[in-house]
Amino acid sequence: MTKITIKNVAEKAGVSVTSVSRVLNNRGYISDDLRTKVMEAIDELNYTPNEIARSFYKSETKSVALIIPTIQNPFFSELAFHIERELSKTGYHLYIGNSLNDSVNEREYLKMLKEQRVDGMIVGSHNIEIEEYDKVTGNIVSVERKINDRIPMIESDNYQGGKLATERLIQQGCRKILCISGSQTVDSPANNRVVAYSDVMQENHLKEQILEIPFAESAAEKHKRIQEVFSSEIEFDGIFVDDDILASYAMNEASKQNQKVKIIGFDGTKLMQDLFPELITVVQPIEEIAKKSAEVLLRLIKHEKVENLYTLPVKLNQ
Amino acid sequence: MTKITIKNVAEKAGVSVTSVSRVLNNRGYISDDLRTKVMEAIDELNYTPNEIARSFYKSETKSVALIIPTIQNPFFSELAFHIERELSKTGYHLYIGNSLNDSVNEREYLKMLKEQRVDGMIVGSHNIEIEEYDKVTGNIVSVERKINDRIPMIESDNYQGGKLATERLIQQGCRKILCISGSQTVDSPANNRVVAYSDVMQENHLKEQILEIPFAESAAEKHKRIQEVFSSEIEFDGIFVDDDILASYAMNEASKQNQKVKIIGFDGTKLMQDLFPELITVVQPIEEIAKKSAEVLLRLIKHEKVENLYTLPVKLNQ
DNA sequence: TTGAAAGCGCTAACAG
DNA sequence: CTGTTAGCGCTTTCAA
Repeated sequence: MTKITIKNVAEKAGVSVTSVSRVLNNRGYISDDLRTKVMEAIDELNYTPNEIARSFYKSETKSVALIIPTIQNPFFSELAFHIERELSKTGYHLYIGNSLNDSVNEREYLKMLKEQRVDGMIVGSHNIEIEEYDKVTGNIVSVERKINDRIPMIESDNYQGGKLATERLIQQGCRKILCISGSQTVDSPANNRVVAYSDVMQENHLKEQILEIPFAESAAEKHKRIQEVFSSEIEFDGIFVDDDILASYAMNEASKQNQKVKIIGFDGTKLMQDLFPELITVVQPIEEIAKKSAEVLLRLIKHEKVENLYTLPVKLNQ
Repeated sequence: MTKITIKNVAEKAGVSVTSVSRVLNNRGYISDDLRTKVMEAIDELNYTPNEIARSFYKSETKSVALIIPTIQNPFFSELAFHIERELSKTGYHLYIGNSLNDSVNEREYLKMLKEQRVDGMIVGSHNIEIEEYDKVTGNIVSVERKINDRIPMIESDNYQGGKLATERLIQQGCRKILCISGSQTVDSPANNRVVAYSDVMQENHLKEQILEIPFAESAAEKHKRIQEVFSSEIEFDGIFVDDDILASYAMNEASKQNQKVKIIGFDGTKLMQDLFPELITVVQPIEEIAKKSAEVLLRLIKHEKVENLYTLPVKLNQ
């Protein structure tokens, strides 16, 4: 079972490889007769062009990589889904890299660009120093992190999200609102969710209470941290949680303890909205983020002009 | 910013490209002096070999594709995660294809094999006629579907899962057990979950009640179907549900209606166990399925001997 | 221990 | 309209 190449097709059809190539790519002048002969040979031999040879010649792979912390997180799986579907429309294929927030892994994936395995990269995992990116050449789009002026960023309007959530809680009568968020140490636009919370609380002369539960902690630890909140002496009648999964933990805990507390989450993945229809949450436009990321990357690849920043609107689901 | 090639390195180091290649691949005899010169040139030029050129020469891409219905489903995202992590250990990269259970998409992804874009493929989406696969050459591993004798299958012990679940419900005192499952029309080993349910019910002289809710239906429709079950005249004191997401709908509905009913689900993804700690479910060994799929595919690629079928054990989580 | 040269499969000048 | 040929970047004979 040896591989069929364009040469075999040319021989079979009794023409040159160039002519076969012309038929394949529909380029230049080809007579109907020649085309027919070639098509027949292709059919008979069940030939498909070797895409790696094409990629090699054209220095263009029609592949893109998406680097995220883990595809197991519903936010990233929804993002990945829409990016893949969008790219597939133009014949692009998508690699997935789970960095697990480890810079070693992240660097490994980033190498794919330099190795010319991919035409571009969407990075949604951010564990490499900004400076390292300055040395990297190649088409990159960043999701939710400003890397440098050369790399466009797609984000949702985090500040607006935090504002909507906090204002809604206040409007629902909450006065002691706890804010639970991922670690604020990393420089991420997601921090603006908490900034907005603080601003709104201050405007309303309410006391801020912020609790950080690092994103990287295990599920078991997070459950424990949430339980501790409920059994501590912290007083609250509302919680704004940075993340729907944590929000669901909090909802469960509140109902277990029979404690009345309004909760608003963040992300609004289809899955979480589906599993917890009663959860009020700030919905990020994940599909739009995905499509915009793909679109901007494809524009970069085609050397078309792109903006430096795309901020997409959020809303409450209820 | 023109691309640096092996030729530039050779010129800079004052040696032949062969020697550079030898250093890169650590093959053949190279003097320390030559090695040093080459290494220096590589460093100075910040050179990385073009992997597409390598792939092309070696007819080996170090890439694999995974085809699934949708990465948005927690089962498949967990599967994909572990497959990617496993493959990365040997320098392989993973493409993801979301077929959406559309045979057109599936065929498109399958083409990547013939185009020689990938060294192999793991198929977890099954919407193409078995006969079509007979014509496909290339390394394929199937997850949860027998395709043909040439394509190894990895599955979990579905029958045992159905048995464990049904027996547990009976043991918990249920006598009117409803079984809710995906459509049984497709030929899938998952059907054995229901077969086992039937067998156990018959052994215990209990009446079988089976309800099919096709996998492909929308979330909203599924919610509705579950609600209908609870408001219908069907009597049940226990439900065995084919799928944790549906099981969670049923749990929610039961609690809303304040109806006492034991529920056992299926899949046991980390995410669903985490979100619904109280849900009893049949845990598929997803990580093992993933690792085995990757391992078997890599063996196929290396022309090593593999089994035809791998059935992995399941268990109840509680 | 090193280098020259062929060739992987394809596309694109360039010639006819 | 069609064919000859060079060359994409790399690895690997083969020869020195």
